[in-house]
Formats: sequence, C-alpha cells, structure tokens
Amino acid sequence: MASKNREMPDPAFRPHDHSRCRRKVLAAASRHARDQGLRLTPVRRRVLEILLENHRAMGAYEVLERLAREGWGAQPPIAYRALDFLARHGFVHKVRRLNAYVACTRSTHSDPPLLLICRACGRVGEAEGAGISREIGAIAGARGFSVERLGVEALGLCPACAADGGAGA
Amino acid sequence: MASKNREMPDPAFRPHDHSRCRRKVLAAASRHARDQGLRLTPVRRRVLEILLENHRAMGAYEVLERLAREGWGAQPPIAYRALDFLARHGFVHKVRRLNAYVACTRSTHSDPPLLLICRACGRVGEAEGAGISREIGAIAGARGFSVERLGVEALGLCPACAADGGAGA
DNA sequence: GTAGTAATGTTATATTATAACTTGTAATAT
DNA sequence: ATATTACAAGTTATAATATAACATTACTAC
Repeated sequence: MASKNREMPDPAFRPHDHSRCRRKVLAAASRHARDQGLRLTPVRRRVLEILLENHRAMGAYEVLERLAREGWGAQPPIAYRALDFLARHGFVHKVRRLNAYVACTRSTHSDPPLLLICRACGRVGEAEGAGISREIGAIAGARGFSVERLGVEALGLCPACAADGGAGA
Repeated sequence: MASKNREMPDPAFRPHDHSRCRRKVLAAASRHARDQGLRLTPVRRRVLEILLENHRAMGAYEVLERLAREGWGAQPPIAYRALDFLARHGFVHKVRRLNAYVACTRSTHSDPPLLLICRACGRVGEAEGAGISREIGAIAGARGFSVERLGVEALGLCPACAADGGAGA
C-alpha cells in the first residue's frame, strides 16, 4: 500500500506528478460513469479535463471561454449544463464561496468533502468529510432537522502559502 | 435560567413569540454595536430589522426593494453595503447556497454557525458550530491548512416540513 | 426505421454583485 | 465654532453569474 490517505496532506497543496494525478482521476471518472450508466459525453469529459489541469477552481465563464476556443458552443448553458451534470454526480464540486468549480480528486464520489480553499494561491484541497457529515447530521437531527445536502468550505492558507507569510502565492 | 439552548430545537422552526424574538435580537445587536464601537446607522439597522421580520433568508435585491419603498436609496450598493457591514460583524449570515442573507439570532456573534436551510419552507435555523469548527480546524490543521473562515450549510427539511411529507411548507 | 428520450445549440434575459465617483454626515482637533 | 478628516450614503454604470425557453441533433429501445 503506497499511500494511506487518511493522514496525508492533500496533494493539491504539494508538488506532485500532476499529469499522473489527472490521468488517474479521469480514468476513475470514466469507470464510475460506465458503472453507473452515466453519459460522460465529449463536452462533459472535456470540461472535467479542463478543471483537472490544476487544483484551482474555475468559474463557469472561464470554462466556457476554453470550450469556445476549442470549437464548442460559446453560450453559457454549454458550460453550465456540463458543470451541473458533473457536480450532480460528484465529478466536480461547486465552491460556493468562489462561485466556481473544482474537479473532485478523491476516489469516492459519494459523501461531500470538506473543501479547503487557499485564499492566497487559489488552490482547493479536499479532506474527507464523512466524520464531520455524520456529526453535523447528528446535531441537526437532535433539532429535528434532516440533512439532505451538506456543504463545508474552509477559507484559509495552504501549507505553502502559510510558509510564504500569507501574503502571496 | 429560563432557557438552556444547547438541546433546544432552533426557534426558527417552531412557533414562537416572534415580535419578542425580534426585539431581543435587535436590542442585543444595539448593545453589541455600542460596545464594539460599530456604527449601526439607520439603514443598517433597518436592514437588520427587515431580515428579522422572519426566519427566512432574503436576497439583496429583495431587501433593496423594501428600502426603496421606504424612501431609502434604490441602487444595489445601498443594500449590499448594509448587508456587507452586517455580515462582517456577525449580525447577519450570508447563505451562500441561496445567495441570500439571514439575520443572526444567536446570542454570540463570534463563531460561525451551522446553518440549517429548509428546502421546503425556506426558513433558516442556526445551530452552534463551535464543536464542529474546532474539529474541522483540527482536520485541516493536520494537513497543514490553517482555517480562517468557515462556512457550514446544511440543506434539508425542518421538523415541520418533514412532518408534512417534505412536499410543501 | 420510428418513437421516445436525453443532450446540445442558440437566443434572450434574469439575477447577483461591484467599481468608481459624488454628496452628505458625523467625529475630532484646533 | 469651524476646519479637517474619515466614514457613510447616494448615484451611475457595468460586470459577473445564472437560467428560461425553444430548436436541433444524437442516442436508445423497440
């Protein structure tokens, strides 16, 4: 077992072999789509690839611009529909604080992650949120509230930027 | 001690003496502003009052419309500036999932709450998030990420709407 | 191959938010 | 009291984000 993710810092914040990282996620996504009977069509796949180019979140219009330059439709719904599909099925996460989208790089597309947003470099990491989710569910449940969807976003400084003094990336 | 809030369901989801609820919060806000040297000016106070009319979140333009009808400026910055001020100082919370604002009804304006958003009736409750915040801080910290701001939003059904079968309010 | 369904393309517009500058108001120092 | 300063409110304009509605194309099941 080469990696035991539980106590590893998120790769998003460390130098790593990103082209491998990207390929792995994409392959996993393809498999997941096939298994679930989801249609990971060319645009959708391309949007995922674009988001996977780095660990930053991109706005819908930024994605759209890329698509347009590559010959896809140039109207907002093109990007929004692909992003909505990807988000609905857990391939990407919507970062509400940024009105932007980031590719999910975790192995599971099920439970919602804890998003770690670096305010200096803009990179977004994901921590497993299962424990937190359970706990929040319990707190809410004690108040009679049943949680259906959960979003947890932390804004702060990633290790690298904290080392830089928090000023820049 | 009349109420021990820790294991009480949020009043937002139960019938209660709302005019008392509202007055209490407003009085506490005034006190807080005075103590902190914050200028709770007429527009700002009025915006807080408007949000306090019920436990739902309102969009900035909805607030603006109210202000305009009451003779205040009718341009977006009027509303946004008041809302930004109130949010910066914890008098209201921005509900990112809704792009809307809800008055904070907790006694403390310090730590970030866990927002409970009912998808059926639109009411928003707040649970104390201190424990959760600590835990998230720990998880992030273990990855070298230092959390500065945290947002936790749960979408689901409040007790009343769950009893209704989740269809309406 | 036809019918039904889902995805894409396109036009138009709605919604949310901010920049930049002007005018007013309140606190502070003299 | 009045000049100075700083902050708040008003105004104009526009930027950024998102969706509705409908036409066309592609895939799927029969």
